[in-house]
Order: sequence, then structure tokens, then C-alpha cells
Amino acid sequence: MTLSEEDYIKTIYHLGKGEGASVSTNGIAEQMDTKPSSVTDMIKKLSEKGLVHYVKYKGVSLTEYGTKTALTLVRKHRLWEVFLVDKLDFSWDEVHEVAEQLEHIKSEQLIDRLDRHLGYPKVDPHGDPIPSKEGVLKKSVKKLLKEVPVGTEGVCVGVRDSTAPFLRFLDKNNIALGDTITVLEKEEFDGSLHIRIKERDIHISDLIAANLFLKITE
Amino acid sequence: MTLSEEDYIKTIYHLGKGEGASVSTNGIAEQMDTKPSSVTDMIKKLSEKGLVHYVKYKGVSLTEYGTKTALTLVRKHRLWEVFLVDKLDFSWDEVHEVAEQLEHIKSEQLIDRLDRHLGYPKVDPHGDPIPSKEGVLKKSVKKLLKEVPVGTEGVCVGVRDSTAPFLRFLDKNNIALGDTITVLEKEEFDGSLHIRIKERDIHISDLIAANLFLKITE
DNA sequence: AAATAATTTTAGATAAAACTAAAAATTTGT
DNA sequence: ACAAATTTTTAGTTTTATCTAAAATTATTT
Repeated sequence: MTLSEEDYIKTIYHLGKGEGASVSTNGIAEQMDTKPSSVTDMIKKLSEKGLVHYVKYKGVSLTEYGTKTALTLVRKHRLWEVFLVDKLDFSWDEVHEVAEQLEHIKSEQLIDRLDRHLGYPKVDPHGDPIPSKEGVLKKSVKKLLKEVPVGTEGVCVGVRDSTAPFLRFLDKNNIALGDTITVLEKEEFDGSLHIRIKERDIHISDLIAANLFLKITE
Repeated sequence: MTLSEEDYIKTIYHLGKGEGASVSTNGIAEQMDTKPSSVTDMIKKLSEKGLVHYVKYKGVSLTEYGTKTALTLVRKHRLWEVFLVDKLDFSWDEVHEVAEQLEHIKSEQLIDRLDRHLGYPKVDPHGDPIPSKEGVLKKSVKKLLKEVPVGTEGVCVGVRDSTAPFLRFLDKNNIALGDTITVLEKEEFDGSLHIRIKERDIHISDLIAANLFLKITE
């Protein structure tokens, strides 16, 4: 597989929402910042290689083989993101571009060992699940912290209220995007939560919990 | 810089022994497993970009800018090798191919942080010095352990006697290629040595020291 | 120093991945 | 349902990095 082929496969995978959905030529072109005619050319090649189903004018979708290939790339991308954040102290939002390059490195052994070095992580710094070596990908959903049951673990991926006072509160309490949060206990009385974040147990109000988004892997 | 250009620059650097020596078209072609005509084409391009000095039929050499570029690549290659060996437990001889891919990743921040993650190593797993960020490369020499002065530190890079008994001895004493050895003390009487290897202090005979090669960085 | 050998370059071609412009097919609006 | 708009494909170029075959230059041998 060439670098370019890999990029197309990944784009088709993402546009197809990970579920072999049919994707349009223009959609791919727009996503990849290229021209539709270039996309048609590449699709033909991928089709000949058995990576996509293709019927002229009707759109493309990944074959089983294509999906497996895409999942390998997603796995590599997300493992490298974990490496960059956990080991090299990159922040949440700096990793994408570099991981985009690293995912193309060809060495199964490298990925196996990287996985081990990172402690077999289940999710990347954005809370998205990492496909297994066999190509199995867990589903994940984004929910308000307030709405998840006690015992749930998830990654903080966004805020509903982005006004300065709320962001200052998060900062003061050392809660940041990318942090893993576990819900320990919910107070019946006022809906406030006891949560664990970065080895620390803290208590937050119902209102805070109603403004933090978590990504949860089932 | 394209991937291919980078590969040529690195080859010219190594064939020129790191010291801008003039290199032949056929030499490059042979080293890179390509044809002389392809080399001529690429040299012209590199020459236009100011990376090499080129006079038809007379050979190529790196310009100062070309040398700096090559040293950046060497730095990246060697840092990745340290990562693969120290962090991912690759062995000495498995790292080259993967590092060859990793060295092309473009991100200065990545290399800075990798360097820090690795504890600012001075040499790679083969004992070769790692160029500084500014492009300064220390010299290194290969010597018999027997011949270096007390206090010297070096990386074990080879054996003079490669018969089974000697290799078994090394194995039994947990001495392997790639290990860093420091000479602590030399016994006047029999020339035997006290050395430190992997946090361990051991005592080896004059004969052993006469059969182990160290790579020493000045 | 001329002939032969080796090296290097040129000229022309090919493959991959992109592009532009025009043609074909599909979708949409009335 | 059919004309207009949109999407997609085709045809023909371009660029990058290769290649082969032939020509030019340099080196070697006698």
C-alpha cells in the first residue's frame, strides 16, 4: 500500500462512519482537499486491489478487507497519539498532524511493542477507542457527566458552557480535556458527584456535571 | 524535502564519510540499489536546491547546507534507534529498517521531546554519536577494550574472537553488543580490568579485554 | 598516445498521483 | 416529465522519480 492509498482508505472509512456506508466522490475530494477527478482515478485503483466496492456514479464503500486495513491504520494512529501525549507530553490538540505521519510507518512489530510500552491503552487522548490488533473496535458515545451511571469511566472531551467562569473553575480544579474521569458516587440529595480524576478524588456539583461531556467506551 | 531527496542526501553524507568528500554517481547508485542515470537526475535537482556541489563527470559533495540537512537526518535516525532499543526492547540489530522510516517524520517538536524522553542520549545503540540539534557531531573511534585508558566509557560493538567458547563466556557474564562499558580500574600485575556494565561491576581478564571492541566518543 | 574500458550523462519512456476541461450520468425543481 | 443543476467520469497533461539505451566523457592499458 502506498501512502496515498492509505490516506484514501482512511478517509473513506471515516466518511462511511466506520460502517461500510457508501461515500461520494465529491465528499472524498472535499475531505482530502483534492479534485473529484483525482478521486475517481484512485477509487478505480483501490477497487482493482479489492479494497473498495465501486459502481460508477453510485459511490464507494470499503470491502471487508478495506475495513480491516482502515482499522489497522486507525489503531496505529491512536496508539501514536497516546504515545505523544503520555510519553512525550504533547497536549491533546497538538498530536493529530504528527500521528498522521506516524501511522504510515510499516512494522507490525513496532506497533505490538508500542502497544505494550503504553500499557495496552483502550482509548486515545480524545477518548476514542483503539481497535484491537484483530480489528475489533468498541463503540463509544458522548454524554454529559451528569447522565452517566455510577461506576462509569470516560474521557473528558468537551464543555457545554464555555464561559470564562466555568473554564476558570475547571482550571482551578485541574480538570482538563483528555483527562480520564470515573464516577465514584452520586449524592441522592443534590445530584452532586464524587469523581476520580488523575488519581485524585474530588466532589463536584450537579451543575458542573451538567456541563462536562464525557466520551464513554462500552 | 521529499523522502527520496532525503535518502539521497543521507547516502551522499555517508559515502562522503561525513566530511564533504566527493562521491561518484555509480557509488551512489550501487549503495541505493538504483541506476546511475536516476542518480544523475536527482543530483541535478539537489544541486539546484543548493544541497550539493556538482560538476558534470566530476562527482558530488554536500554543501554546508546539505551537510546540516544530513546531520539532522542522522540525529533523527539515531534518536529513534535509542527509542526502539531502550523503550521498546528491540535488539541492536532489528532497529535499522524501522528507524529508516521514522527518520523521515517531519516535526521538530517531536524530535526535541523524544530527545528529552530518552534523557538526551549521547550515542545510539551501535555506539555512534548523536549529532546535536545544532548539527555538531562528535568523533568516535573503535578500539579494543584492552587499549583504552582507565575512566573511558564506550559501547561494546564487536568481538575479535568469535569462537563459541568466547561467545559463551560473554553470554554467561551478561555482556552483549550494545552494552555500555566503563573501565574502572586496571590491575598492573596481569592487565585484568574492573569494568562497569549495566550497573554491575565485574572483573575480566586481560585476554577478554583483548577481544572486545568498544566504540568511544571523544 | 591510441585503443579499449569504465563511468557518467542525455534522450526518450513509463508509472503514480495529481490536475484542467469537457463529456456523461444522475438528481432536483418546477 | 423534462430542463437545469449537480455530480461524476473521461481524456489529455503535468510532475516526480524511476528506467533503458545510446552518446559523451574520463580513465586505463599496452
